[in-house]
Amino acid sequence: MALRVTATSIVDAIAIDLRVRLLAGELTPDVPLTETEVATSYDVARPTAKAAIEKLVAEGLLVRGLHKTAHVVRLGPDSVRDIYLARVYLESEVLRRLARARLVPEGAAQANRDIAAVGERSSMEVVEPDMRFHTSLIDAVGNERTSRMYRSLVSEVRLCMTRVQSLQLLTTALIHAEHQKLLELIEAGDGEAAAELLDVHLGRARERLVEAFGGEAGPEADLPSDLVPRAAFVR
Amino acid sequence: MALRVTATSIVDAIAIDLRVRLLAGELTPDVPLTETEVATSYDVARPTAKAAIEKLVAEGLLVRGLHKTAHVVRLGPDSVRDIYLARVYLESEVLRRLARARLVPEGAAQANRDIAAVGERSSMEVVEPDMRFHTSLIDAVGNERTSRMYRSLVSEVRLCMTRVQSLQLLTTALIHAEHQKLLELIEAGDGEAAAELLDVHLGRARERLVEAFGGEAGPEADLPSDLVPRAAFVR
DNA sequence: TCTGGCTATATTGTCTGGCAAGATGGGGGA
DNA sequence: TCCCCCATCTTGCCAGACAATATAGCCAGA
Repeated sequence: MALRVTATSIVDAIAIDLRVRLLAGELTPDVPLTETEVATSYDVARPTAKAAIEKLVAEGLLVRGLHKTAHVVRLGPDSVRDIYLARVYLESEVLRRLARARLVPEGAAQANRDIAAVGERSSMEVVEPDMRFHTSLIDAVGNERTSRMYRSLVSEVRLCMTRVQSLQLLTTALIHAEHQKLLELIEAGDGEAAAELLDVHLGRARERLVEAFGGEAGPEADLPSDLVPRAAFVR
Repeated sequence: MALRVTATSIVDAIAIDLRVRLLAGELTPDVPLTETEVATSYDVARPTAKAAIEKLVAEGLLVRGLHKTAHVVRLGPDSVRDIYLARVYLESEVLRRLARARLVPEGAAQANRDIAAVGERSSMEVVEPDMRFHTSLIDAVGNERTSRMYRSLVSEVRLCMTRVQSLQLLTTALIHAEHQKLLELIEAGDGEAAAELLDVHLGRARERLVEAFGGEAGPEADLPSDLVPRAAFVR
């Protein structure tokens, strides 16, 4: 196995830093992010700043049109639903596969222990181990592209979170308990039940978040009618 | 609903053209794709060509390291498996949801009729309606991000196909019959059976393709052991 | 008051030219 | 034979510039 190191260009470095600041909530959709502004603040030439911005545009974290100034993507209630449903689509099938192999990822178990350790004191500190729990499950199937796709969704979720800093979404205890139940169902080989529980688990978080974004609350997850017939016969 | 039009910059236009030529098999991993070469052939400045190349790198169709010349991504047997498994993960869950809603997308039915119309005369002509069948299923759930992710996978599949032009992968009749069965299972609301059939359907195509890429044939799809335990406990 | 068009400014798209740094391959010296 | 150095190619990044476009503000006219 060859040792792997990575060299990062200036463009990459700026893109990374912008991404961090973006996910930390330091950059908001309201403030325009001009090329010259980025260029001067990092003391680089404009084309360099431009390239960094376009990297983030390609990732979907920034948006911009032709001749328009880039800004952080503005996520609405519909986007939040879209993101969370995409998560469920990916993750529930992964749960079925893990259950079929009765494969409980150690990383996920550890992440859930970390969630318990956080306790109820901070609702935002639980985000990191929570995300780690879910990505551990995804990574456990060892599919590179699936992991990549999920990670991109996680980025968007974290972007949503920056907008609801203070909001108490769910109690830590509930999160921990449901995660534990998920792991147990995997170990028992009951993928169907695991998928259903995930639907409830993420569905509740989704609707809570949608509400926080000013959207009208959809069906609570107990009846899983996420398919809108309207979208059925379109190409 | 605002009317939507799109303006394309020169960079985008070049990226689009390169993508078409790439998926048509005109560009191969063997020939290096230098910036100046692209610049001169399209009669644009080097930065413009560079930007177009980096767009395709971001899409995963081209690869390049720092200070290295870009070239078409070289897909090996492992990549083929990775791509097809990712497809299955996404699509089988979509099938379950469609079955739950007993929602048979008209686009998919039409695509399968087109497959039947092609007949056995050309094994490559069936690729387009085949892809259309699967993307119609995905699009039917109306999830923007899921559709985007699947489309990216389809691009890679088509990239694989350029390397096995002459190979007879599967008979058109078999493809058509299994697609038909999938639609029937959706209509019957049997998502579990639909997911299993998809596993077999794509699994067979996958192993046939892996073989064509010089990989050793994995387990034929009748026993779905796609999870390698080795990848289980990694983070 | 409102509408329409004009203008000024800000910003981006693209080009030219250039230099430095890294990668690559070949030839000369040990 | 092996290793090191160098020429060459290619990319990373820069400076400066001009054109095209979006945006806002202003002014004149209805």
